[in-house]
Amino acid sequence: MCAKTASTLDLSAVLPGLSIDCVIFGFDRGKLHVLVLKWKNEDLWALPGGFIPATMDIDQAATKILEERTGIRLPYLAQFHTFGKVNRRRIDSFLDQLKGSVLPENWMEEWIRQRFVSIGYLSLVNLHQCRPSPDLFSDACEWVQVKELPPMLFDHQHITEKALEQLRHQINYLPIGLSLLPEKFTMKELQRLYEEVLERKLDRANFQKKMLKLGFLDRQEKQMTGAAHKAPYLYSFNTEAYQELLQKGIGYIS
Amino acid sequence: MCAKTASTLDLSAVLPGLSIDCVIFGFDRGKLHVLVLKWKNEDLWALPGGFIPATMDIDQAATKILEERTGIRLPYLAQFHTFGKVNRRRIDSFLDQLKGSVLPENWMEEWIRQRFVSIGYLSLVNLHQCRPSPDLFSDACEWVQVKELPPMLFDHQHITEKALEQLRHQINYLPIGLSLLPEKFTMKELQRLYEEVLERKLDRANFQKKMLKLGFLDRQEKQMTGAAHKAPYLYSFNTEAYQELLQKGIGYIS
DNA sequence: ACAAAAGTGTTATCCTTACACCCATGT
DNA sequence: ACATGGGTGTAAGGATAACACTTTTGT
Repeated sequence: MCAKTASTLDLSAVLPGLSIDCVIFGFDRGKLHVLVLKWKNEDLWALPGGFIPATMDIDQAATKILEERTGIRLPYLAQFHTFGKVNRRRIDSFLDQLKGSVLPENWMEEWIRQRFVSIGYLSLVNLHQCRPSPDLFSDACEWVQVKELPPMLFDHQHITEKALEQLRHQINYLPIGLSLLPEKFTMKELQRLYEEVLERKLDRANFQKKMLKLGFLDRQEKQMTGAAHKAPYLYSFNTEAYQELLQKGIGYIS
Repeated sequence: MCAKTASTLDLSAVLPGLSIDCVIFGFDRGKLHVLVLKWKNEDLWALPGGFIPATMDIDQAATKILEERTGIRLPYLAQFHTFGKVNRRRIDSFLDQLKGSVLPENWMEEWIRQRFVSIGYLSLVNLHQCRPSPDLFSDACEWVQVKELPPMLFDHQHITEKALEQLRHQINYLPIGLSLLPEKFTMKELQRLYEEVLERKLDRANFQKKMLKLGFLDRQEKQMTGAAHKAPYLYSFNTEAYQELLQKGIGYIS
């Protein structure tokens, strides 16, 4: 709503030739998801992105852009890479695809044809705690599985892959999960998250011991699932311990 | 020479509001160094940086900029962060400092006052194998110790610190040294490099065992130093093993 | 002979890995 | 009772950390 009113672009008030694209990961039913927007009246999906107001730091701009385009407000987005190949937007095939579709009235073709360098931002959220809603240029805002990405605008597939690579790297030296999992979760769910990101199976017993030893999990009551087996414990993140590990890392050279 | 002739800037042929800054590290006598340029007629030092030709990928542009400004040609520069705070250049105090100094004739004040976002690139070189030479806008191009940085332009000190942070991070999961050390070197020198980057002392015996176990070092003949003690072995990098470790990393989550 | 620094060895401790075992639960 | 999956245990092997010992060299 209030976010939406700002959507009319004043092209003189944003930095020329620069954009921001956000890769937002969520986790549900054992699968990693990414948040994507569907271009109005087209079968074309895109990462939530936009332009940088001339008076805003790029980090602030990322937060604002994400909120305007999806309704999700995140306090912290992390920059992970800047994409600057000359032909990263494959602009001709893009304009072809758009034939017959409406662009915002002040997006003159000249302006949109120019070269753009895009700064990639990454964040993780609990996809059950946010209601993404599409903006004026989009008619859908959805979580799609990382393994089943639809055809995407420009190099957005490549950007998504780079973000995944970054995530896969980070999981080796930082704790993960606080912003992805619900408040309470089972060890199995946490393990599934790790397996999904690392793309390999982990040993159940050893995973449990490792995580508990890291000391950022608080054990809660058991969860009666109604399934024909022992009920698993629930866990929650110990926020102080978690934050501390975020600072100093999990494991490093000796 | 040929690099230098290109130094006359055609402002219409570069991307507006975007720049690249390079942090080049070298290692000598047990100290980490950074390559900096001295602004013509000013006591102001800056990282080698410049603008992005409209027809070049940003990675190529980084290579070109570094070569034009310092004479050093590096095949690979790695992007590490993009700097985009609104006031990162503190432009007023910058113009004050420049009073009485010559800017390239077509750098109208208007143009230089605009906001710039800068992409940081990082590389490591053997500082004995390159002869840095200043370009037309600079009257010196020197290696300075990381611990003794001179006052620097804009946020270049911050950029340098970020690069160092990146390097300090990388040393934990990637081999280091191939491009920093001479062809043959002692274990002590390699250890000094690690200590300098990590900013802490390491145990001599354990360091030796660890490095040898990683298997990217080839032992060469001994080096007679003329000093009053046992002569150390020389080592060289086994390029294949080294490259392989660069790919798959040294140590990760299990 | 001695100091200095290099190379190697020793030990306790910890972590990793691959399993095995028992336990709680619903059918 | 039994299958299913959860929690914990164990033993072998490897890595780490601290420090001791031996070797080579020039003075």
